[in-house]
Amino acid sequence: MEARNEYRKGLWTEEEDRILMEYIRVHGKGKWNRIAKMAGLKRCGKSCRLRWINYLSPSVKRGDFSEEEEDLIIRLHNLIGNRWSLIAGRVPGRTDNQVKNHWNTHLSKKLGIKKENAKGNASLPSLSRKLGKNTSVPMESNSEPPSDCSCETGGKTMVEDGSQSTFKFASTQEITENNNFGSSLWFSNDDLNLLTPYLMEPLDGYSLDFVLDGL
DNA sequence: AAGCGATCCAACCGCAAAATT
DNA sequence: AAATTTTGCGGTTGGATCGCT
Repeated sequence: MEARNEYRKGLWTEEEDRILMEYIRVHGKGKWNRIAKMAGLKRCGKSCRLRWINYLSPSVKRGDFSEEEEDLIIRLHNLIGNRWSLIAGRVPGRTDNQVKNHWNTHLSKKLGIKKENAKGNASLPSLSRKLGKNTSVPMESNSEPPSDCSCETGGKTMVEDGSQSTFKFASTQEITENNNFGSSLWFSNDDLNLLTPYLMEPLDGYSLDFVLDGL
């Protein structure tokens, strides 16, 4: 039970950050609701967890996204849709919130994707459900991609070809110039297609297995 | 310098799954 | 086995900042 107004909201102060970090340094993370109570923070557990994961954790990388990171995000998004935590799990040092924000504010614009009502977003609806919700990989465990992966730009990206079950490969630039792919289905509803080898190619070394590794 | 709309991003919310009791 | 609590996800919001007039 949470009493009304028991917890603070809004931006975190330096003092709150200090208290949270000190508590985690001594006791470790997890049991977020307990942290909030025991450390004397007037923040709910959810807020503490989010603050740690998105900002205070030493594994969080700050600063602008590199071209390599952007390219990787674009390709992964093209493959699996708005699975931000899954995408973030493959972009070392970036959190799902960072990736989501960057996509919404920069990449979707860059690619000319109109922001749609997310609930009606057609990107991979059935696959998303199949993957389940709990598909994240903890930040601490994904700091390095597999050795055989490459992040070079200029790779191919898969887009729907117009027919129900065939796809062509397009460069990121082609997609940028193609202002309408955000409004179309990017994948066939037949999820089995995603498991076929040729669909792995667009990631230039990242396979769906790699993306889904650790599920 | 001031006003104001646009942009960006940290943080919140609701929900569902997983874990615990 | 059921109820409760905790954790995690994705969408959304609100306030700080930017940039233009």
